[in-house]
Amino acid sequence: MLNERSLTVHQDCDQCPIRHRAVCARCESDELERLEEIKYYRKFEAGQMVIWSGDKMDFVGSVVSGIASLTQTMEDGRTQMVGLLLPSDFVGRPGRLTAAYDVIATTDLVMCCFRKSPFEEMMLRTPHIAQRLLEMTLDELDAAREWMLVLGRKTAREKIASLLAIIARRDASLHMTTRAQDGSVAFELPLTREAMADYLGLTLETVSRQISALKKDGVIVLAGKRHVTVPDLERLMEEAGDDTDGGMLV
Amino acid sequence: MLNERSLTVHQDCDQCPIRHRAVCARCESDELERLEEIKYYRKFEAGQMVIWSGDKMDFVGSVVSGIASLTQTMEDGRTQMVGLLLPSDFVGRPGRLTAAYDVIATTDLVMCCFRKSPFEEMMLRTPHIAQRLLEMTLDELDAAREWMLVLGRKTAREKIASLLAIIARRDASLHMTTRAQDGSVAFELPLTREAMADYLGLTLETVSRQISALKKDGVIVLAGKRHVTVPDLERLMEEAGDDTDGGMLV
DNA sequence: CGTTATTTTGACGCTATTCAAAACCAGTGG
DNA sequence: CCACTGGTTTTGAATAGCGTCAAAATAACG
Repeated sequence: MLNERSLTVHQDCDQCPIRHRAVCARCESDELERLEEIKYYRKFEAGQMVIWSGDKMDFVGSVVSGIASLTQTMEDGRTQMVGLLLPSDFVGRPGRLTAAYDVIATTDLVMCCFRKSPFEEMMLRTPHIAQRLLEMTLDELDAAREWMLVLGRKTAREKIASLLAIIARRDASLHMTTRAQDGSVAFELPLTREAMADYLGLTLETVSRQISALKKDGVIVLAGKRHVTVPDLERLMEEAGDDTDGGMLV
Repeated sequence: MLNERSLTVHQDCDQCPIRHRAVCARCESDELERLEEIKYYRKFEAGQMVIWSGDKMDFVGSVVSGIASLTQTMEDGRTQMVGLLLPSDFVGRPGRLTAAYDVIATTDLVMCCFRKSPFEEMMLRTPHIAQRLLEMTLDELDAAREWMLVLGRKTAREKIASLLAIIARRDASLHMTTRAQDGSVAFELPLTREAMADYLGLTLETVSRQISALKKDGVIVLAGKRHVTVPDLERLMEEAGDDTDGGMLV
């Protein structure tokens, strides 16, 4: 089901926005050249399915721009988001035939794809790729485990605060975003209430209620439904139940 | 705080019970020899702390026998287990200075340790180690994500059933365990009710109640508090809310 | 046999879910 | 410009499920 918009022209790795963070981050120029031979871009519109759980995976790749989600679904329809894929994040698992999760484009999405078997071959010959992938996978594992604490032990209010804090932090690190001199942070919510609920293990009604509560209590300020301003990030982190006095992850 | 029992004699890798599954699984004999130079064994008693979150990590290693748990704790004492470390599982994260989680010996535990910086050095020169570690980390990531569904979306009863199913499956794969001809499976629970609660994001009272309920409904049979018999594994999987018709993870 | 840890059971309360309806919003076409 | 549509979000009321507190029962241990 490729429409015209799902294919894009070849683009140079040098000017790639995720050049220094993606799986190719450690590659030398000659290694990049070989990667360029097997890479191609694909575009997806918001809501589109990128990969179906159980399907054969014929490519792996990196998120270039936009957001995708990894979700798991039970027979009766309950769904849990198990990962949020941001620019530079890697999709797919070398060494496995079929996809374990649904991958859905949450926003409009551009991916840099590699056909799977050439990529796997190249990984064997190119330690720089395997090393970087290991590093990224370890980071993802940490993120997944951090999220297990959120899912297992936090209240609905803390869950919402945790999600907002994560988005705020990431947004701040990515593009030196709207961070006013008074220390307030502002960002656009990339997720619907339902997507937030699926990420947090809540219902969308509870998400809505808790956002309203945080707003009433002045922890956040809303402009429209999606634009969030956090006057005091420390306050938000406290609400999230996180160690406010500096994380120890060095 | 090393007591005498925490150190053990050097032992040959050839006869190691986790030789084919641990981080060293792909090593050639010459690579093993170099590993043997930097390895040493440590024993821990049930309940002992192996690593404290935030502490400097000066070693990494593999679980040889016994069970350890990775847990995260909030300031107010709420705790969530984020990983169950079984024989052959890897502990520690190359490339990071301090530990992100508490590691606790759930049962008596033997670990095969490597001093961290020699191991990191060796990883750079030995693709076989890095490759295997990547593979193991990807598996752990999958396990963590599977667990996110359990924590986020399953009921207390389903959570208990899921845990029992996991232990049963693993026990069956490890040592061709007590699997009677009628298809029933039996195993020893390696966790206290409290540890189960910490893993499942429940209270120990709820764990106890749900185990009683599963017992009353004939899904499991208890001999003592810890010895579990599962007459019908399919039935247990249904109770866990899992796809009973064969998982698609190939 | 007493002491302590672990587990079970009960009664009650609270949080989050469920079901339902209304408000809001963006887009489309008359 | 307005009415109509479908999707998203908010709000309300009632309920269920799990947590909390308390106490008893059981097992482990010296």
